[in-house]
Amino acid sequence: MSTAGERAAAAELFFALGDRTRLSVVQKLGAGGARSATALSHGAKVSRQAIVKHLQVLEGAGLVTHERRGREVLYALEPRRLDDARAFLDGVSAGWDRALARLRQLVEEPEPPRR
Amino acid sequence: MSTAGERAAAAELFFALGDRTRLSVVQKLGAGGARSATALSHGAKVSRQAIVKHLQVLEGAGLVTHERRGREVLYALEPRRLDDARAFLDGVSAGWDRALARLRQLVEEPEPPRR
DNA sequence: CGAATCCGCAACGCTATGGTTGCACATGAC
DNA sequence: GTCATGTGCAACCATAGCGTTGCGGATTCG
Repeated sequence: MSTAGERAAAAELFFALGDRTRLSVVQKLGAGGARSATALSHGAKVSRQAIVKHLQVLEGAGLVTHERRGREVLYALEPRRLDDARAFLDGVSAGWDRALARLRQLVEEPEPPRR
Repeated sequence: MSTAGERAAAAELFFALGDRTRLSVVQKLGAGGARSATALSHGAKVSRQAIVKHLQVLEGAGLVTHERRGREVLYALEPRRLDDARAFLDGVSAGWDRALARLRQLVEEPEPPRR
């Protein structure tokens, strides 16, 4: 089977990415390196606590790790999980391409081998 | 700016993918070509109506299109949107790589140009 | 025609999600 | 020591998400 809890993991991944605020956080972390929750909340339209919750969701999905640094906590992107997401999409696309190829075969072969 | 409503679109995309049932539908459509809602609901653990709602979400995100075919409605995958999702992930990864490169630069250059 | 499918709409319930606020606890700066 | 900053915990609220059921309207098949 190509999919059991594997799909659940992917769903969690995409779910974590499926929110404007969280996507914004991911982009900031991707572009600027590790930062604290309060730092991330400065540009944002929501409170620090909201950002913290989002960071926890992202960490739950494995997209982010945290590290205590003195009195502040730095969050950093985990780019390998992004690769996982891409791999999943690649899988679906590949399946689609194969399906198309099969269709084309059927069309371009007017006389399938009889008996 | 690299991101305004562009991020919102990406969020909608990922949101649509961020659900087990919907991911399952996407995989089925990807692997087997176009199918009707009822056909899709046969293997699933939820009702046909649930599947229909999910298909509407997927269509709202541009991941799926529908076409009336006699008395049934066929849903098909729109793989270009998958590419969009991948492009977004690529962008974040690229930013991260640049950030790492900058860090390395700073480390490997013990004496930054004084004055 | 009648029967069997398949779709579309609407009402409803439950839970999770995203967000807020308030306050107590560490830790670093002065 | 004192003050400022940053974090952590908890309660709470509103709404959107996911799922169900029930029923009426098309459309194909016999």
